[in-house]
Amino acid sequence: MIKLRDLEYLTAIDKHKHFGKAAQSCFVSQPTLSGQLMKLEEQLGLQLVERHRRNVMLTPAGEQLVKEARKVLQAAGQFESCAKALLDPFAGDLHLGLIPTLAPYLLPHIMADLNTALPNINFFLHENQTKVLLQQLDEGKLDVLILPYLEEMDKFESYQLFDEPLMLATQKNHRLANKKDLSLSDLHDEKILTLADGHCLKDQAMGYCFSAGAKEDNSFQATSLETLRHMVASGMGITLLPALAAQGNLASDTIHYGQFQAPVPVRGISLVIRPNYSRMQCVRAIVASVRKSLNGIIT
Amino acid sequence: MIKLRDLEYLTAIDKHKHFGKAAQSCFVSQPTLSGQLMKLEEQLGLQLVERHRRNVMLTPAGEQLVKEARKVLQAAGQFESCAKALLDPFAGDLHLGLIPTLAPYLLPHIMADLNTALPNINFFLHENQTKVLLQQLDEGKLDVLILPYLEEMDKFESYQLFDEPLMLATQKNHRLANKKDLSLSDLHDEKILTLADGHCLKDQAMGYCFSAGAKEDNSFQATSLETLRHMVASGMGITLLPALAAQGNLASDTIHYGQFQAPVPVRGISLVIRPNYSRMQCVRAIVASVRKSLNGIIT
DNA sequence: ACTTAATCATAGCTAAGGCCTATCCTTTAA
DNA sequence: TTAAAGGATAGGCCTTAGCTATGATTAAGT
Repeated sequence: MIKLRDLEYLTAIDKHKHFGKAAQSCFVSQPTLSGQLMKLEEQLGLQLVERHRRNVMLTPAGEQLVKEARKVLQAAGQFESCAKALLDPFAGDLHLGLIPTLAPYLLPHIMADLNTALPNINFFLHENQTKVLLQQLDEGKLDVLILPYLEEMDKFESYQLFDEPLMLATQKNHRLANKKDLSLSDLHDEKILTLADGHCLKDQAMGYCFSAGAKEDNSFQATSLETLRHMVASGMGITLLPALAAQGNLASDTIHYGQFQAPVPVRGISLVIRPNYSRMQCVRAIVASVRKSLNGIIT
Repeated sequence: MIKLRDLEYLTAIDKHKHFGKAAQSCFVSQPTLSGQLMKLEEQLGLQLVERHRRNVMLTPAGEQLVKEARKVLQAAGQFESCAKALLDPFAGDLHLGLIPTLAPYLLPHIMADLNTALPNINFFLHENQTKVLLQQLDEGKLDVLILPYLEEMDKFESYQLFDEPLMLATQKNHRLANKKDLSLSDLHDEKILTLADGHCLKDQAMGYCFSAGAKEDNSFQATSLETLRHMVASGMGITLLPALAAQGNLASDTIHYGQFQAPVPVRGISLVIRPNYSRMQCVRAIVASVRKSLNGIIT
C-alpha cells in the first residue's frame, strides 16, 4: 500500500527539484526523503526521478505520477478539513423522535429554545409510536427520542425531563367537572374514551383508570388526541389528557380539564438515546434546554 | 498525517458493520483494526463509530468521513494503476532530437523498424542544431538525441550508432567526378560550398577539407543540404555531403557523388542521452533497432 | 437463572520501518 | 588542488502496526 507521506515527498521533489530543499519543506532530513523516495521507486518498479548534481528532474513516469499524487493529497486534505468541520459537537443534523401524543403539544414549548441553544444543529422531527421509535433509534435512524419512559427502555440510556400530569377531560357540565379534590378514585365505574392500540398513552392512562375501577369504552378508539378531545367536547364521554395537550385549550368553553389531587397520575417524559451515543455534549445541552423551557409550564 | 490504511479500516467497518468481518476483509486481526480505528478517532478528535454488541454503526461524522475516505482511496487506487500502466518500459512518449543534416535522410531508414520494435512508444521528432539539442536534452525536454558525436558531449552518455561517410558532390562533368581513387588531398585548393554557421556538418566537413588544403567559399552559405545540393547541381561549386543525404539521389543526372578512398572522411553518428536516464531498456532497443536498420545501407 | 456464544476492548510483545546523525562519493567551482 | 555542494550510504533509535491471548459485556438458549 502506497503511503501519503511518500506522495508528499514526490510532490516536494517536483516543486523544488532539489533533495535538500524538498526535505526541508517536508521537515525531514535529506537522507530520509532520499531513502523514502528510492523505496517508493522500488515499490512501484519505476524510476521517478533523474538524479544529477546540478539538476534533479522527474522522469516522464514521475511527471505523470506527480499529477496523480497531487490528486490523492488533495482528497486527503479534504478528508481532514471535513473532519475539522465536524469537530464542532454542536453542529450537524439531529433526528428527534417523539410520540404523537406529545409532539404537537411539547414542540411549541421547546423548539425556540433548542434552536437558540444549538443554533448549528438541524433538528429533524419524527412522529411515531413508541415501538417504532425505539426500533429506529436502535437502527440509528433516529438520534434522540422524547417520550414517556417505560421499563423496556432500560437497555437504552435515558434522562428524565419532566413529569406530565394527566388531567381529566370532561364536558363543562359533567358531574366531575367542578368536583373539588378530584382524585383517581372518582373515576370508579366511569367509562373512559381511549386512543387506539399502540399509543402508549392508552396503556398508561388506562393503567391508572383500571386500577381506580374505571372501564374502557370499547365502542371505539380515537386515533389522535384531537379526535379524543372532540369526542369529549361533543359529550361522548370523558378521558384523561396529558397536561401539555390540555394546556393549549384551557380556555375551551365546552371542555373542562380537571386536575387530580395527589397522588397525581403522571407520565414521566424522558429523553432516550443509545448508550455510547457519540454526541453526548449535544444531548446534555438538549436535556438542559428542554428542562429550562418547561420550567414554569409544567409545575 | 492521516494514513490510507486507516481509511481502509473505516470503509471496511462501514461495509461490514462488524469489527471481526471488517478486519478479515482487510486481512488483519480484529484487535488491530479495532485499535487503529480508535487511534484514528482520537487523532481526529471525533467519534466515528458507535459500538454495540449487536449493532455497529457509524456516527453522522463517520458517515460523512467515509465518503471522503472513499474518495481518497479511489485517488490512491488511480495512482497505483497509473503506475502499473507506466511500468511497461516500452511504452509512453519519447522525444527524439536530430540535427537537420541527418533527420530527413536517416528517419526514412529507421522509423519503420523503430515503430515495429517499439510499437507502444510514441516518437516525437525534434529537429534542431546540436547546441540547442544538447540544451534541451539537459533540460529534459528531449529524451534521446541522434547526432554526430562531439567531445563536448562527454558529460552525457552516448552510444555509437554508425559512421556516416562524407561524399564529394560535384557536377557530373567536374574534373573530380570521374577520378579514380578519390582522396581528400584531391580537394587541395578547391573551393567548398558550406552550410551556414551553427550546423555541425560545416565544422566537421570543413575540418577535413581545411586539413586537406581546401578553402571555404565565403561568398554565401546554404541553410540546408537541399539548397547546397541544388547549388552543386547548378554548377556553383562542390561540397561534401553525408552519405545518407547523397544516397537518395544517387541516380541524379546532374550530380555525381564521389566516394573517398581510405582514410574515408566520416562523421560518427551517436545516440546521446542523459546519464541516469530512466528508460535504458528503451534506449538499448532503439540503439539495436537503428543499427540493424542501417546494416547494409551504411557499409 | 445459568451457561454459552458472540463481539469488541485491553494487554503485552515483536518486528518493521521511518527518521535521525554522521559520513562517503562525485561533481563543480575557485 | 582544494573546497563546496548535493545526493547516497551506514548504522542506530524509536515509534507503531501488527500479532496472540485474554478480558468484559451482552444476547440467546437451555
